[in-house]
Amino acid sequence: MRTMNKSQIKLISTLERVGGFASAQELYQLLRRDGDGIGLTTVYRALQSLLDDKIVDVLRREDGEALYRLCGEAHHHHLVCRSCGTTVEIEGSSVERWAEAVAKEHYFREVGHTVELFGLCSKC
Amino acid sequence: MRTMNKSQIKLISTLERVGGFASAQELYQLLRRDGDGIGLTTVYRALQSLLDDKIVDVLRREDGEALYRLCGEAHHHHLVCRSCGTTVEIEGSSVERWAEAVAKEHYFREVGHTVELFGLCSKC
DNA sequence: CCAAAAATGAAAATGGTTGTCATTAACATT
DNA sequence: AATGTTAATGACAACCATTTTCATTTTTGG
Ligand SMILES: [Zn+2]
Ligand SMILES: [Zn+2]
Ligand SMILES: [Zn+2]
Ligand SMILES: [Zn+2]
Repeated sequence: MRTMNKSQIKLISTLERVGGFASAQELYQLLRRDGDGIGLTTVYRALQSLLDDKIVDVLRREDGEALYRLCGEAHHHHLVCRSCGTTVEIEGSSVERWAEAVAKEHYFREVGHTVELFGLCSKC
Repeated sequence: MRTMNKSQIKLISTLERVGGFASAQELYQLLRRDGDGIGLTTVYRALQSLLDDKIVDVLRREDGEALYRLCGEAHHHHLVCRSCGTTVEIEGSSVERWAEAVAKEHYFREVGHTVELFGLCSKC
C-alpha cells in the first residue's frame, strides 16, 4: 500500500475545499493564507506524487498552466469562458461512448480522454 | 481584407512543409536552418496574428507547450499511445455536434474544443 | 523624396515549473 | 535517551517557453 505524507494530505484537503480545479500556485497561496509555512516546491512535489498515485487529475488551461483536481468526483468536462474564466461543468455520455468506440476500433486499451470547451460566455 | 506580412507568409509555408503540428521554437529553428535571419519574437508575433485571423490552430502538448498547425486541413483529433507515442488521427462528427449543442445550450459563443484520447496501442 | 505607420530583432522581463542541496523531521535500533 | 538511517522539506537558483520593451529598419502613401 502506498503511503501518504503530511503535504499530500494537506493538498488533498485543500483540493476538497476548492471543489474543482486549481493550479499549483493557487493551492500554494491558499495554504499560505491559512498560515501554513509550506514551500512551493513541496506543493509541486506533493501534486506530482498524487498524480503518480492517480489520486489527482491534471488538465491544461488554455494558457498552458496545469490545473489539478481530485479524482473520484464524478467524471465530467468543462465549458470555460476565455474572457472571465466562468466555468460550467458538463457531462456528455455521447462523448464517453464515442471515445470508447474509437478506442476499440483502433485496438487501444486503457484509453482516457481530455475534452474541454473554450468560448465566450453570454456576459462577455 | 486582412493583409499579411512577410513573416506570416514564411510561417505558413514552413507549416505546410511540416505538414502537421509544430511548436514556435521548432518553426524558428527550421527557418534559421534555412538561413533566414528571422527573430524568435517575430515568429511568436506572426503565429499570434495567424491565430487571430484563424489561419492557424493551436493545441497544447501534455507538457503545456503550444503547437500550431495550418487550419484548412480537415479538423480532427488524436488518439495517442501513452507508451510508444503512436498517433492515430481521428475524426468525430458526433463530437463536433455535441460541442456545438453544449455551447448553444449555455449561450456561449465562439466555442472551440480540445479533444484528445490517450491510451495503450495494440503493440504496447 | 519624406513623414507616418508597421514590422523587426536583440535583449530583458515574466512566470510556471523543476533541480539542487543543506537542513530538519520521522522512525527504528540499541 | 542517544544514535544512525532515510524521507521530507523549503530556500534558492536554474530552466524554458512566452511576452514586453525599445531602438532601429522597412514599408507605405502622399
Ligand atoms: Zn465570460
Ligand atoms: Zn469524459
Ligand atoms: Zn504503443
Ligand atoms: Zn473537433
